[in-house]
This record gives sequence, C-alpha cells and structure tokens, in this order.
Amino acid sequence: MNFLKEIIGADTKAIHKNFKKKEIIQKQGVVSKNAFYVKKGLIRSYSIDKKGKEHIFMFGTEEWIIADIESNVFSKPTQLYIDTIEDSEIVVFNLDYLKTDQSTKEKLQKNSKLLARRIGSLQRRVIQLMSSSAKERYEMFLETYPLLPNRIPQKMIASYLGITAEALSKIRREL
Amino acid sequence: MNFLKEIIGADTKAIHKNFKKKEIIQKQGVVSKNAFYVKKGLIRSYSIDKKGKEHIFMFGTEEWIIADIESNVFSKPTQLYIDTIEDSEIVVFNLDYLKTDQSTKEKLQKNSKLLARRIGSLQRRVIQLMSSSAKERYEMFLETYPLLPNRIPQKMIASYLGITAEALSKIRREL
DNA sequence: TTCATTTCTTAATATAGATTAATGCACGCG
DNA sequence: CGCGTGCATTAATCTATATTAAGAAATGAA
Repeated sequence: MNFLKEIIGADTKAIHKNFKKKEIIQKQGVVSKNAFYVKKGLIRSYSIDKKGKEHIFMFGTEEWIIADIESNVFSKPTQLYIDTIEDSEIVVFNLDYLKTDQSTKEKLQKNSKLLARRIGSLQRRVIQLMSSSAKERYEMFLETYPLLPNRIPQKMIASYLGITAEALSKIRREL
Repeated sequence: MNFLKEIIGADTKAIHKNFKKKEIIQKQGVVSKNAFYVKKGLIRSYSIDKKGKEHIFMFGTEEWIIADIESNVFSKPTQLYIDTIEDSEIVVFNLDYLKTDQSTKEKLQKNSKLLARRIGSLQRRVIQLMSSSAKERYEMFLETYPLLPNRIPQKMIASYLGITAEALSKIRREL
C-alpha cells in the first residue's frame, strides 16, 4: 500500500474490496476505468477468443497491479476479463491522474518506471512466444514464477503459455 | 520533431544522425542508453535466438520511436538489435529524464501516455500470438500496417508474424 | 549490361502441438 | 457419506507450420 501511494495521486480515490474465489472483476468489452492492486490473493487477466478459448494474459499476486492500461488511459473497450483465482483483497483505483494535474512529478516518474517495467515484461513475452518451444516457455515460466505452480491449476499454466493442458501434461512427463 | 519536444526534457541532448540502409544502430547485449525517433526512413528492432534465427519485434516508420525502453530506464542489457531497412534520418535521444528532475509534469504525462499506448500494442500482440493462426495474424498485420508491405521484403513480414517466409508465401497464394 | 546474390515460390517431408476420446482422481456439496 | 463436476493424464489421430531442397525472379554491384 505504501508503494501504491507512491504512484497514485493523494486525492485519487482508492477503494478496498474483498472478492471471493472465481469472482469476475472486469468484463471484456467495457471501457475500464479501474486498475486493480492485489493486496492479498491471486487474480488473472485473460481474453476469450472467437472459438470460446481462454488465453491468460497475466497473473497478479501480492503487490502486483492488474489492469488494461491502454483501456484506462484512452477509454478504449478492454479485451481483458479479470477474475480472482483465490479469495482476494483488492485495492481498486483509477488512472485519471494521467489526464489531470492531481499528481506530482515524483509520482509520475515512479509511474513511468512501472510502465517501463511492464513494457519490458511484455517485450520478453512477445520474443519468447515467437522464438521458443512450449517446453522452453514452460521452463522459463517456472524460473520466472517459481511459486505460482503451487497456487494455480495446470490448465491455467497451459493457458498462459499458449498451449493446451494435454500438451503441458506431456511436457511435464518428459522432465 | 515538435511531438518529440513535447516529451523529452528541454535540455535533454538529442542528436540528429543519418544512416544508410542496413546499418546497425544498436546491438543485442549492450546497455542501451538511447531511444531512436524516426524522422524519415524505416528501421526495425529484432532479436536473434540461439539457433541464429531473427525475430522482428517492431518496425519504426516516420514519427515512431524505437527503443528497448526497459533497458534504457533500468540499465539492463538489451535483447534487441536495431538496424535500418531504408536510408534513415534518426533523432537519437536518451530517457534519463525519468531519473532526474529535468522534465516537466506535462512532459511526463505525455510520456506516460506514450508508454500506455505501447503497452496496448504489445498486449494485442501477445494475445494475437496466443490465439490467432498465421493467416489471421497476416490479415491483421495488413490492416494495422497497410503501407508497410510496399516497403519491406516478405521475409521480414514473416519474421514479424513469427512464421517462416515459406509459410507466408503459401498463405499469400491462398488469399 | 551481365553476373552474383538475395528474395520469393513451390513441393516433399517432418514435427510440434491440437483435437478427440477415454480413464482415474480429487474435492466440494447436498 | 456418496455423487457429480472439474482436473490431470494418456493415447490415437490430425493439422498447421517448420524444414529441406530446388528453381525462378528480382535486385544490386561491377
């Protein structure tokens, strides 16, 4: 929470909410005005394609922020569903401070760094998806998120990696 | 250039440089201190995987900024090569204003919006790579960058889409 | 212009991962 | 406590895309 205060404006309204497991926080298609800071628990963002298949875009554990940032900033309809994987304590806040004068220079700088870091992780993800096999991506996932596999079902790991649960099962057998 | 002045600090040094076609501007592995604004021409960023295969991460035409932003901001070695596809006029500048007090609030806000937009395009790319076939990705590419195909060779489109030139050739025949 | 090099296309074959289907297992709920 | 639903695994088959190879077309350099 201190961390959160370092980036959002003093007078930005931030609301604490408790969600039960499997509650939907944001639906695809809406113009999302909110970002979600995970104080406790585990959430995910994902899209559903035209065949009805889920693709997990990002997991959010403690201290993470999950949001469709472009939707927030430019009032575009979001591609992403967000829901809880565990019972979670979430701080809901908005990113309007980018549009107004509410925020300070320091907060804006901190925020820019946060965005830069997110760009870095997306860049790695894109390059990984283009250049690595499913097995390699799974191994990198385990290195990057060593604690997550204990908290999420296999099929969600598969969905994050961009493969089926069956393919992941085979990969795991081989290791 | 006016656009550029709106986001970089007044006293940030920005150097104009001319590059010939196929000149390398940035090499994988170095800590990149620079971002590249394309005033005229066409450049690309790409990574080379352990098998020696190129994967184009992004194209930069007029008005675009190409950079490894995370490398810039956090002084990490970059994954990306950057080189010119056409003779190009580039404005080289650095992103140190995120670390210092040089910049103004307005510029920081503009910069944040730019980062938010980039996050949006990377997010779409990730979701696309996970949920669409090569054919669908090619069609989306044509919609998103209608002018690029006239300026770049097929094999670069293939590299951007994450497929081989042979596969792209087949897809084009079918359309 | 000619020659060399790179790019594009086509076709044959190989392979990673998807799909389909069946089975056993765990656990949340009445 | 038992029962149903969702989860993980295995195996058989299918399919999209990779790989390899070769020739045709385009481009660039001398």
